[in-house]
Amino acid sequence: MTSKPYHHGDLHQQILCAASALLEENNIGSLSLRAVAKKVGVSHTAPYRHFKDKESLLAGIAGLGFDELTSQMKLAVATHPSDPAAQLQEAGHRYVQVALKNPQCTQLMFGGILPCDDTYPELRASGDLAFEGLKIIIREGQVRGVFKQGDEELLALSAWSGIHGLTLLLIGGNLPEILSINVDIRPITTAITTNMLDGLRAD
Amino acid sequence: MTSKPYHHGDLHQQILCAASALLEENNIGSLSLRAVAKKVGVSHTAPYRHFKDKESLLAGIAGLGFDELTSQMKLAVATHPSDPAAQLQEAGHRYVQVALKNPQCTQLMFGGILPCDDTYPELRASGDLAFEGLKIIIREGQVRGVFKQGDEELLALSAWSGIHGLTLLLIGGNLPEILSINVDIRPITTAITTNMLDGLRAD
DNA sequence: CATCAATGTTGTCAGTGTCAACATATTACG
DNA sequence: CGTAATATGTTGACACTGACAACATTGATG
Repeated sequence: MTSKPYHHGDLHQQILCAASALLEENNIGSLSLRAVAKKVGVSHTAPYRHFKDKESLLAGIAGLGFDELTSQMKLAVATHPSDPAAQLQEAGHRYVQVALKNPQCTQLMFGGILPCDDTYPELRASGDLAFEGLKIIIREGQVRGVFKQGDEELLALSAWSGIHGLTLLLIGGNLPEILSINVDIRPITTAITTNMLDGLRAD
Repeated sequence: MTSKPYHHGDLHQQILCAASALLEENNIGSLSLRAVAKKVGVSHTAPYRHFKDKESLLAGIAGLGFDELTSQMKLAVATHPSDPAAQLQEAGHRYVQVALKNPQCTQLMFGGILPCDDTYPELRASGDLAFEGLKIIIREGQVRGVFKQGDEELLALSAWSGIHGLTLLLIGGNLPEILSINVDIRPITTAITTNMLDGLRAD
């Protein structure tokens, strides 16, 4: 699609990059296309040659976020070969870490700003891929007899829900101060994923 | 604060109500103060006599959402007296139901649109109250020996995370179609909360 | 009844997303 | 090599939005 740049040098990428940066600097509501264009040093309509509209640019940013998440899920698996329980805890920890590093992007990915339907098929595909990473862990755990039997999809959703909920509560600032981002969150994530594992373990 | 209305009859309430309705009709990005004013039948700056700015109005809407959540948590407790496990499942189910009924409001409550700091102390208080409802269930479960011992705050967070994550994934449209809103979600919430309980249960 | 604060309106402004028309650079093709 | 076509970037414009100031009106207070 963006094979070789003409005037500016890969503007498509630079817009995505600048937009991601600006997104994290302020909150999502105050991200303006014009500010992005100014940051890259082009006119205020130049982005329209690369993105249909603002929402489309946001979808691009969210896509990058899902890709990062997927990659971290794969790393979690690789870090603890043949130990699904450890993989799951590692995945949970990395999930939280990614979100803490890019809270605004995370909100964009899951905050219902982008349409749920198939307006952006590529985006949905990226999201499904991240979920797929979790399902692989669950499946392996079931095969090895570490996790309880049952609908793999449901067990994966169960695990995902726990991690996801913790993550969004953390970055959303909805937790009492004792549990907030400002404290060391490692014991928190460990406690949560441990409880989660207790719920998944085979009898 | 809004003791007796002067001209219009409790405009403060009507704006909140109209804004909530418009919020759910479209997504959150396309809610405009002017549209709210038009819907109520006042000029486009009338809302500024009742809300400092747009964000302040949004905070008001979110507050109503938290109040509803708190009320549902209390109902969940009342529905299954002296059965913390059932209370927790009931709470989870109601949590999801409230969110499905007001998805946009839920995103507003947790989507990081509003500042996390103490700009709106009343809002934070409402949110903490909902969390408090969960903690009561956990505490009762521990006292009765149904739930495992440990930091009550952490256990409550664990439970909340699971329910919260499921809820946001559902309304965010981030789940594969097999698990989406379109199917009957009762078995899903039951499966999740059951796994959760397995993780909380005392040995 | 007079005063004043609370409430609502009109007018205005800067900022935003988006489109159309135009300008320029790169590629494709004879 | 040169010209046409296309991809890319710019300028100008428009409607819409949040927000403010100045003004108008209503109700309460004395």
